[in-house]
Amino acid sequence: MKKKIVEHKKLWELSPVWDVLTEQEKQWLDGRVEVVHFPKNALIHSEGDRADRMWVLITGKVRIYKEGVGQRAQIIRLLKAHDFFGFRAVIAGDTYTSCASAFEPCEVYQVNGEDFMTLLRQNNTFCYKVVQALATDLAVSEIQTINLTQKHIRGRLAESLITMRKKYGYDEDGCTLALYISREDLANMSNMTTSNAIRTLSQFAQEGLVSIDGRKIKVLNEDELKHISRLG
Amino acid sequence: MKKKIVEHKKLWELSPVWDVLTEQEKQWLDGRVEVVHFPKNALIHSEGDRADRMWVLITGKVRIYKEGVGQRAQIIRLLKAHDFFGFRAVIAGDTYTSCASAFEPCEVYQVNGEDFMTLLRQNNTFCYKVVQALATDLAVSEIQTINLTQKHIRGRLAESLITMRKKYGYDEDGCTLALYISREDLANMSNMTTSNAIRTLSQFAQEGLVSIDGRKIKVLNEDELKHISRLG
DNA sequence: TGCAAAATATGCTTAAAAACATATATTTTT
DNA sequence: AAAAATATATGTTTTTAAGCATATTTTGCA
Repeated sequence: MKKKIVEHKKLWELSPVWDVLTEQEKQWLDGRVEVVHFPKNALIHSEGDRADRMWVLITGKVRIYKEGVGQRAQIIRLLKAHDFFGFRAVIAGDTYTSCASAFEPCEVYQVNGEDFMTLLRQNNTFCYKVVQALATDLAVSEIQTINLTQKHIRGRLAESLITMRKKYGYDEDGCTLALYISREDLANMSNMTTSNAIRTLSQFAQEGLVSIDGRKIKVLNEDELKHISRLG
Repeated sequence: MKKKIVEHKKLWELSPVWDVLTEQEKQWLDGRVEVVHFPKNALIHSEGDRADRMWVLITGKVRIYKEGVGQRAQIIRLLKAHDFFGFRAVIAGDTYTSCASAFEPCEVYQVNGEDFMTLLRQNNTFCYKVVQALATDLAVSEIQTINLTQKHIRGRLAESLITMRKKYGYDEDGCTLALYISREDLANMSNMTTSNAIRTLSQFAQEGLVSIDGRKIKVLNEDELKHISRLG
């Protein structure tokens, strides 16, 4: 089978963060980045791997998760096209502290960690943009902590559905969540067992808040979901 | 009563992050920072306040916490002398997304938000140091999420005791935690009710893991606490 | 010093979520 | 297409932690 060659947008066309690089830096980087394909559910990086590269998502959807107590996974972030990831560990000179895997087939730019650090050190505007990205990620993480610890099951699940909608939006019909996600992944987002994700989603369906057809979830009453999420 | 004038170390003597500033920047900043005193339990900044300044802790201990569902507070970070805080929100151009208050009387350098941003934009090494600080904070926050969501009560409390020890160390006797903390604060660190913090700490005392004398907590068996923390 | 208020201690009850047990449906493999 | 594997659904039991009640102790303050 012949491999289809697809022309991708340049890295700096994907996001304003990369667009602040100088022409010279862009050309330099262009010769060094690699386009990599990951099939559905492929592992992109794993907790504990030496952090020697970072990625920019061209197309596809990615989950960032941590393996917790007794292998129980917690999804800590969702990524979509143009998001970049893996840089936190590169900056900290750490191993990755989380895993990244593909929700659906992905194309990514893979950037060498040293190259990223070189840009960070030499281009102040770029560094400044990265600081902002981290500042945002940190705020999200702290909110997440409260959501997962203080809300009850229904609140946590409602929160996850809204998070998915905000991140990926709806299909053309205007109400089917654009991420087809297993109940297990939904549980791993919402800090609950798979049983409880299944049960609680069924309840939401019975109450007319959503309708479910396998992994297709239609949101019928987002206001009420928001309400449930707020109350805990 | 005559106010005692205390000479403080210069801001850039406190931490390598600030020491990367140029001589010129140091002099400029020195003329603009303000030393502020906060008495015990004073609120330094509040969730929702416009983020127009950041702080560097000269002496004292600070708790960073978020008000969650139904006013229940969650302590998300502990700070000690030389730590800096409040800059995340300044960078994001946000309001503060958490509260900061003094565990004990504190002296801080108060830095104007615009001044901080000026330094961030003009000094790449400084920006780079701040990126690293954020990268560390983010990793800690994500670990915290797992600790608080997946561990059981005993594991969470043991974790908090170890966190306190790592951050503030022991008194001269080599085993009394150097932070005198109320059971309520301990509960707010560990995502549990005050009742359960009291009860579980008592259990630890009965099991000989710690000894308690009011708010003085002696750690008698740190290895076992670590073990309990790991198991969940 | 003594009183009031706050914090700590402890027992009991209730509610929430996990764990377990099956059954059924869906998807993947053969 | 059939079989196997996986995912979803739903009921039941058990565990965990919250909620509540009430002493008791400690602390702050007049």
